[in-house]
Amino acid sequence: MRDCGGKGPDPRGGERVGEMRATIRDVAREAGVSVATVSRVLNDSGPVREETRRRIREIAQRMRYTPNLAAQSLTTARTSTLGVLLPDLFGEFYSEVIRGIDQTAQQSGYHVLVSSSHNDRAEIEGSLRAMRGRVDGLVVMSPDLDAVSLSSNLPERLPVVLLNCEVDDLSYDSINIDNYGGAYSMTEHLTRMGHRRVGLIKGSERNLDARERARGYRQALEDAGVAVVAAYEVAGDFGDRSGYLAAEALLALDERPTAIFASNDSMAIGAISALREAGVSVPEDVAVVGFDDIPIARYLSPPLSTVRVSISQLGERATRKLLDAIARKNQHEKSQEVLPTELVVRGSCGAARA
Amino acid sequence: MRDCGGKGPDPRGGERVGEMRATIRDVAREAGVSVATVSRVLNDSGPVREETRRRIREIAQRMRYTPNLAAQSLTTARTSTLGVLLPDLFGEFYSEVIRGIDQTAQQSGYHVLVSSSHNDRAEIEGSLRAMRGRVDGLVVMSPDLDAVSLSSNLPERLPVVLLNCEVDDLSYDSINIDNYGGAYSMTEHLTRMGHRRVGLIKGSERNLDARERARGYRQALEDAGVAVVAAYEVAGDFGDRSGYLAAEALLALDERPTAIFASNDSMAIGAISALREAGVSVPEDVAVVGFDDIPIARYLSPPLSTVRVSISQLGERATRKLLDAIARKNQHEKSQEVLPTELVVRGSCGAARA
DNA sequence: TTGTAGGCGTTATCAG
DNA sequence: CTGATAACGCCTACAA
Repeated sequence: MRDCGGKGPDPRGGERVGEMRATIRDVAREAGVSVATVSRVLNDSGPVREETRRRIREIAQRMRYTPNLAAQSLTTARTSTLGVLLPDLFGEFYSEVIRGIDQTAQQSGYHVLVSSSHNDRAEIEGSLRAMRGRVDGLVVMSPDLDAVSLSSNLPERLPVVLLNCEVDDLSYDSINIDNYGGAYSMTEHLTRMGHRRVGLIKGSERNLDARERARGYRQALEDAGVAVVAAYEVAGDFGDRSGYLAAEALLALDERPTAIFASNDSMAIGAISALREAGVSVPEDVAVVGFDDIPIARYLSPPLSTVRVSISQLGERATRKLLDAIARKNQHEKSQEVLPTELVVRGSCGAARA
Repeated sequence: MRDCGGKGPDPRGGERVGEMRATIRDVAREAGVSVATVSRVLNDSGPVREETRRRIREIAQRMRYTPNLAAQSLTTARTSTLGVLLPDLFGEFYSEVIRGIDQTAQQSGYHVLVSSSHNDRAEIEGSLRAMRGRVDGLVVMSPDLDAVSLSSNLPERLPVVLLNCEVDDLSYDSINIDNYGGAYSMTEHLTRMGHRRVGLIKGSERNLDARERARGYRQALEDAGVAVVAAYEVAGDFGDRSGYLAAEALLALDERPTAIFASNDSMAIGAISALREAGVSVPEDVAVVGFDDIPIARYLSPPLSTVRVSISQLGERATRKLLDAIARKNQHEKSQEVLPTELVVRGSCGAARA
């Protein structure tokens, strides 16, 4: 009677075409022990005689046994996988973030499931649901997401870390770049050098980083007693081309600015290109600065003054936070971190020669 | 007797702390049908009365039911996940590749598991093994991998597509960039413009792309009747800084080259920076060209002449190939593709003004 | 120290 | 058309 499942067709026959992967049962049979013992050895759970232990290890290796992770995660309810949700995968920025995340995850034996190219909320919500059950935790980086659509599309207890999101809900762990502070000190640097007409090339209005940087710029001007004039703020979208166009617009003004603050390095590069074509020299005629400190910034001519952000560190910190949340089963005090930035003065703002 | 498993503790009790996700059984119970019927409805497998079908759909939605993917993949032996193995995640290049892969994968309902930062073979082999059972197929991009260590660390029948790998084993699907051809036509362009002393900033000797580009450079020189001189080939590593240093070295030569071919755009940028600092003007004194056509190339001053590679297309093609291999259970003729490149002439080689 | 067997959530194969 | 139930591969009480 104990053989209550023995009536169907016998699946043990070797009729499969290719080699099937060895299962824990194969290893057990080969070693002349039960699957329980093998499992105990492989997971270091429970006591096993030393000799048996060695023998099983040896056999498992020889048979190239690797546990079936689907089965494993079915019983343990863990997947050893971290999900990463990204808005769009352009440029060097995201590649750095992923690198930071992946490295940290790997160190702790986790895998990284990436999902990118989400521009509207519907897409994000879809991916959020698709991640369900596939991951033990989530790093979400999305300007367009609010707390409501987040919580309503996520399993209750799934740990989440928000990266550069606008959700100011204190019940989520989050990490943000100090965009405001960075933009503030860069603008301050410019005013201290005597610039009173400082143009700003903005990022997309939808983008939180962009808005925060603009805010820092305005506040710094105000604090320096410089009027904030709308005409000096030109739209951009973080792409090189938009920086080019924006610079052209600024040059066309009656009172052309003496300095241009591009909200990121890519746009600064576009701007410099436009200035050069217009016969305006940098930094003599117009100073140009950026934000991010992408690797090539220092090799531009003139070398670009900018605000440094440690992007891969951003990913690393987020991952550590997430792993911690997982370990504590999400039953912990959530916290909001802000990653500092650093002013990098090179030649393009005209100060390095001083 | 059919109830051979009913003696253990009843796990149906709602003693769990948090809300557990609804299972197919919950839906079945709620709808007053069997799990089989629910499964049939959700997978469109087998016939179900239309009314029942609608009711089940409605209930499943209301209960926010999503199938447990671990269970699903345990029974179906499919994971709906594609693995991507990358050597190292620096720069814009990989971010583009991932984007191409992810987009294509998503369209077909697949997820992407990324594993990066592998520099030596041991690391790669480890990741290869770790991917086992988690993915339905693999995109591998690794200069350091040979066919042997590949096949010996991979399940026999797992579909694999090689990206820019050196494995010339015809039993693998592969896609490569036409590095040789691109470098050839760029060098040819230079010689046609009259350059006889063309310096080359090489990439790492370990990197296949780098070696192929060097090969194209040499062949083009030969075919143009220009002697290939070793002193004009300087080492680099694809990083901006190495381009800077290499250019310094080239400038120090007795007979300095009149043109410099950097094996990628990053190094070209570094080189231009070095030339400018040395008071050498580009392209008047020395022409400089690159390879890749990264987005900012056109915004440099002068705009960089380079060889265009459609990187995201590379990822897309690889993914399509992989999905195809999966659909055909890897029982198909493997094929090797070469992605063409395109010469992009801008200002830095001095030809645009002609 | 070791073995037995139930259960994780699905799918799929049978009978009805 | 629908229901019962054997796998899938693993972990883990509970027994021995």
